[in-house]
Amino acid sequence: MGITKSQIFNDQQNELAAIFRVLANPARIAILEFIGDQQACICNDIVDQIGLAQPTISQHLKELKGLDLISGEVAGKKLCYCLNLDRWNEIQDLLNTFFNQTKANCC
Amino acid sequence: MGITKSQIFNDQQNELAAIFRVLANPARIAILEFIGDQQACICNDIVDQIGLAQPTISQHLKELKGLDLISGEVAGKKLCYCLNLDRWNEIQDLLNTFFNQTKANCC
DNA sequence: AATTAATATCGTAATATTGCGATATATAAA
DNA sequence: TTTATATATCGCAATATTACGATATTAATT
Repeated sequence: MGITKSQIFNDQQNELAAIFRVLANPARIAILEFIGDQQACICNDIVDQIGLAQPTISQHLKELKGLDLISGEVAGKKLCYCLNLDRWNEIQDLLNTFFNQTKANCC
Repeated sequence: MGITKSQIFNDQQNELAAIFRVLANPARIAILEFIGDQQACICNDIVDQIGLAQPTISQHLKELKGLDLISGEVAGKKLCYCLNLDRWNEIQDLLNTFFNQTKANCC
């Protein structure tokens, strides 16, 4: 992101920006949609599905895990990634609060 | 953003990512909140308020205008930026659709 | 224990973003 | 028409992001 001066912004502004940053990538959108579509999900399927190299997918999954948006359960040799629904709803609420509050007083 | 392979994703995924990208910066969040708070808004006030240099603010405003999230009206020597409410609601709907659809089938 | 399969980490090249000083542009005021 | 004020654009340095090959790690299978 270059040199963002996060010190001069408040926690809510930095947190929102951090959430948006993780979502600001079509591969991660695609991964989330793919995980959402499956009942359960296996990482190697994601690699086949998305069309990016395995290390790249792994890195994207790490970013999504960093936001606690998904969690991976070990299933033998494989990993079963799932959408973390509580966090998903929490973030949706955060974004809606931002959208609603910002437009509330507006001209 | 480095070399994002947008060709391999669909329009909806790229559009969502582009929207999130513009929002993924605390200065732009702060600008939107500030514009939302005012009844009307003048750019120079934004510079005073946010604490970044004038060219930097100008660039951020350009990004927000690029998404059609705000629009600026010439008011004499000054520019009066306002939230574009229709677009604001449209984007809020897009994001909610993404959140709702993604979690719909999920485990 | 060796092998195989799935995933993570490291290092690096290519590109994008952020922020700002210098400067251009545009408009009102003098 | 000169000056002052507000905003935009250019060019650059610092840093972040994306993608991937090579390699490490982990866990089941043989």
